[in-house]
Amino acid sequence: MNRDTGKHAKENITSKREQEIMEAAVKVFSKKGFSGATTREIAAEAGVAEGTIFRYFKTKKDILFSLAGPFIVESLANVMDEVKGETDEVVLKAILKNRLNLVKNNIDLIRLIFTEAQFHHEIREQFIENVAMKAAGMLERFISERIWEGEYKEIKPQIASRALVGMAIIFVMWKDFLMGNKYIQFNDEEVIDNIIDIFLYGIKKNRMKGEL
Amino acid sequence: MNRDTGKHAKENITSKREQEIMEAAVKVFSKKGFSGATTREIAAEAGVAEGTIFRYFKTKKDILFSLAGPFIVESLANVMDEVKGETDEVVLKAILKNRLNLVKNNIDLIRLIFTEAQFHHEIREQFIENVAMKAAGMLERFISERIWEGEYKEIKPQIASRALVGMAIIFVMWKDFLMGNKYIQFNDEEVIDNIIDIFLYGIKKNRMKGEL
DNA sequence: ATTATATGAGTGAGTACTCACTCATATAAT
DNA sequence: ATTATATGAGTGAGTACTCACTCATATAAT
Repeated sequence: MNRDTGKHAKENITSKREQEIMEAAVKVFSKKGFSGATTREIAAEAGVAEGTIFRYFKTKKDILFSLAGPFIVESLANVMDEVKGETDEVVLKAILKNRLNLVKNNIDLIRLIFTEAQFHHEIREQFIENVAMKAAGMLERFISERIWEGEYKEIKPQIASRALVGMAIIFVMWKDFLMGNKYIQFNDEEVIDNIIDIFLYGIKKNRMKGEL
Repeated sequence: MNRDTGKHAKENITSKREQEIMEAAVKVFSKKGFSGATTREIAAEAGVAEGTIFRYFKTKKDILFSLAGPFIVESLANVMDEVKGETDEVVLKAILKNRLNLVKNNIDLIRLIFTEAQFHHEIREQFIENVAMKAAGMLERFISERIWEGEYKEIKPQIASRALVGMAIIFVMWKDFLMGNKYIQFNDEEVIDNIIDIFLYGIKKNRMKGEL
């Protein structure tokens, strides 16, 4: 993800202080939710006085929006280049692995945005346009091509891509949900391999695997 | 789901008033989140005085817990009976359809519980034990059997079942997320059919479908 | 049948406390 | 010396929760 925080597209430079406050805010909002968090806590976490927060952000809500606003999906271009010419299996695995890492590295912020998207339509709309639609589009195009080439079944690419994303997401959610819990965890590599296997050899017309 | 609300296993009868307050609470909590909701709003929504709430619930938190506590997954036994002897395809579709309806009918409460599970470990633990584990176990057993019989690939049943659930969940989340949005919706029937198709003919060793 | 007494669900004004935001003052940077 | 930045005590609107009181209904007394 590419974090970059000029409040309203203007002054795009974020000072060190501003960054510190934003990082503290992610922590506190994640832990208590936006409404449950207090500006006093955020200030303490950031190591500044409460008043300082309001020098950088007009309102508490503005802090939240500054976090959610510039949440842009990092390009997959590099990854895609690296696996150019490889089998679908390799390509899809590379994509999933890359996205999963992205999610892992930003899990708090992502969870926060998802949660608060329920209550703030600005965040919801931002997220749908900047993240969901773009990310979905990428996979959709990949799948559309293979359908066109007659390699995949005639399924709606939107449904297929979402199914794949769904399989991946649930493992993140599950893991995150169980944090510090006694229940079983899985090895990421194994999970990705299995997901791709289920996905591909269900959608591929010419099977070359799992034929017994 | 089976809602049944005696606070602590004792007096299991909930008066009409209590029910009214609880229903109002689901609405207000759903819309504003637990912290963002006020007891005044809940009272207004329920059509009672603020004081009345505290005659039935000791604290605001107790209202939330009374909602999340008795959230028990309705048995699938009936559905399973109806499709006894049918193909996997039919059985799995019946299960998914049934669960999907359950979710649809309780979407507000479910979203609420998911959200607040982040902030209240009591809810999180309750949910994991009463819902997640039981629901997952059911599918896992189904899949384990087929693996044992040599009908499915040697995949960890926990991974397989979660993958299936993931595919289903994302469509609910997506739909819920986009509520009143311009983007495309899908037909439930079609989605379920596609999900099962992807799942089954990816996991089944003896293919009989999609062979071109 | 009529009247007196008791009950307890329901009320809403009041209380103690919280929290986002302000502003006069101090400190640091130029 | 002037300007920019930071501070944190202070403010007032709001909030969870309390409690003295009401009043419709049930029960007992006549």
